[in-house]
Amino acid sequence: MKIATWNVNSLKVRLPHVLDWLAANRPDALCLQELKMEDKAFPAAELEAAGYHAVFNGQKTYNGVAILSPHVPDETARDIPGFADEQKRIIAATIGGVRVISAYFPNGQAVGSDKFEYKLRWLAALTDWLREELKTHERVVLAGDFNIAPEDRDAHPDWKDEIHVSPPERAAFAALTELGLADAFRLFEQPEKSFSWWDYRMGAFRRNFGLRIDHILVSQALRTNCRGCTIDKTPRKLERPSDHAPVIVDLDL
DNA sequence: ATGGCAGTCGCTGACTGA
Repeated sequence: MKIATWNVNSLKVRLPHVLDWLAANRPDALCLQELKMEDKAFPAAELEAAGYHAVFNGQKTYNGVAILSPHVPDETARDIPGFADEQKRIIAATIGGVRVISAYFPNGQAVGSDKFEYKLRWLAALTDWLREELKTHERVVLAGDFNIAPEDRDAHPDWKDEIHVSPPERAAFAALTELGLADAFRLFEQPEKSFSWWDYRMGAFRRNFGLRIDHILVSQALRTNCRGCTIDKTPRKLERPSDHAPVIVDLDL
């Protein structure tokens, strides 16, 4: 079973890339972030024609998440229960017995800003919710754009901003792993300077000036099922790419 | 020291992203 995550930075613009990537990789679940569209604009018909069902949680201009699957998603849920939020950042569904969560974590803009405070509040609410979710679901996959580079090796050495690498953000990431969720990427030997996002500016992709901020976390019960986890840089090389690359975990299920 | 790129909204550049 292959589960992937990809921040597409506008599904409207990136739909051709997504369709090509689905055809080439045939994941059992693809979690998308930054749809930047309302639900009524979601390209459900095009995806159905490609053999993929979709559940989605969108809004105008910003945010928006989805899960695509060739299997029929079950038990679909949206947003973090009890956390009042206009921003559409969470969708969950059960696929093949796995609780899959597509998450678009807040950016945070700058340490100390209002958006940063929102990011930390959101992270605390997510962690509280997942603690409960893990009581009722043994197999959980949390996949998405975390907007956190968990360790120094996950950020290019020249990264000069504090956002994405600050101690409070890293502590929040650690709190998620302390629930028993493992960073699937780090269960395996990986190349040095493995990143999932590169700025559009400054030739950042060419220079591999990036961050590893897109992650797939797996619950304790799934850890031994992980056969591999990789970042696919192929679509980042296309014309008009997303600034993020897909991350894929291969599960023995 | 700043902006550099891209997408959205919508018509003038502002806002956001990371």
